[in-house]
Amino acid sequence: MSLNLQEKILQAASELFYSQGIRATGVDAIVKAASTTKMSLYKYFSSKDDLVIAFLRKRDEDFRVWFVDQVNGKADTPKAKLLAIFDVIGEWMAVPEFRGCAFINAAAEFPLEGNPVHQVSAEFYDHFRNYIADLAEQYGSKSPKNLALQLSLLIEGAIVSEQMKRHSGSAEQAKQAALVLIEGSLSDMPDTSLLTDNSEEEQ
Amino acid sequence: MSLNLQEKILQAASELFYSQGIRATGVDAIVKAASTTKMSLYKYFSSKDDLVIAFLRKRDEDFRVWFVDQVNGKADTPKAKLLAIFDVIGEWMAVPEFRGCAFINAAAEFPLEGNPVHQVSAEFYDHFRNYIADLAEQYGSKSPKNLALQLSLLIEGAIVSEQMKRHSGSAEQAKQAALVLIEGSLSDMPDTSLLTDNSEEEQ
DNA sequence: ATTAAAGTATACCGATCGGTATAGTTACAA
DNA sequence: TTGTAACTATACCGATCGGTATACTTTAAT
Repeated sequence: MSLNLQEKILQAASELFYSQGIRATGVDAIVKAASTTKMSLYKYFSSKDDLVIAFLRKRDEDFRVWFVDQVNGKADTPKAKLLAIFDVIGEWMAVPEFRGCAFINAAAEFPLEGNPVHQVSAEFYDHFRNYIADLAEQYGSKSPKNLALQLSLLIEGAIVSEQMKRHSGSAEQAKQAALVLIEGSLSDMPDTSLLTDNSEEEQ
Repeated sequence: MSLNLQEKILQAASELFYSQGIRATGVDAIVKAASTTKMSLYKYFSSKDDLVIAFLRKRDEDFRVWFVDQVNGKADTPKAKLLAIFDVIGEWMAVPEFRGCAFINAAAEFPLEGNPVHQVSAEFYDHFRNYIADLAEQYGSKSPKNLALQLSLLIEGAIVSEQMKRHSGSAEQAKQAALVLIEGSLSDMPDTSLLTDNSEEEQ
């Protein structure tokens, strides 16, 4: 509830970074939004880059905690959870403040792989995919990591699709596709040997 | 081959916009890369925004022409073309200059839907999806637009995934998922009634 | 009451931003 | 040869960028 100054600055910065973009947000705007001064900002964060990293790290943690909570609140079984992911994504997309994925956006604004901002963003999806892979394994997928990657492609695609054009039904379509992939990934499915593949053959 | 000054400026700007980001690229850098002066730049483009729009419009046209050519060179039947899309994407991702999708990146840098840059970026995926939907219809999909949207989600997801972490096999996984979705979308498939669904029921 | 820390206020720094004004070149057509 | 259009060179504009210096005020513990 009551935020100390450092948290207040970070929160103001986070909202601006996410809603306007990182490069588009100047420190003066952050300072004004947090009702403080540059001197205080630079007391807690050594540079704007520092603040950007802090924003992404906190967002990583907060978002994943919130997300797992949401999924667990909607479903009990691994399969149901895998599907519920798309409902949570769909609801998240529907809020008017939605501006896409902060990490995808950050990686787009800082395109070089070596950039720290880019790297922290990449870590988020590592974590996220591991979460999906765990569910896929509990579910009994014959190749949980492959299924997790495929589902995460649908999720990321749905997010950027919705970011480009709102309310185009990306989450619902992604869920329908996910259902097909999930059921097709069960170990004891009949005659799916030609549909899925655990190797990386060339066409 | 021989570019006039306007084209030269646009090309220099395009390379910088794509490789470094739009906001990160100043007009001075563009002018230097094109070996010209600001005066000439502002003779052909009324503002930087103007140049950004020109960049995206040209990229839209060029990329789609190139892409359709590549696909047609790899496959003949509609189904094979739908799958070849993922091979082309995979090869495109492999080039070292790859920095993700210029339109996704632009939409991330200019997050507001009303922004002209955002809108032009959104148009690209409209065109792209229409192309896929045409193929899906020729293929005989029971719901070409749904299949097209699902495949485009896989494609966009693969692109941003590869942008975040290179060489993680996104294109191959996307292709495998696509194969399942494509075959499951055929009108006359046996016992797929529980796998695919043309309505939008809630879980 | 004294002190130290936290925070504010404000002015400033050099650099860069997008964009323009003015003058000087080059090249080519009439 | 004169004019004209394309292009260059350079200096400049106000605004904003990220970041700092200095001085002042509040708060709370000793």
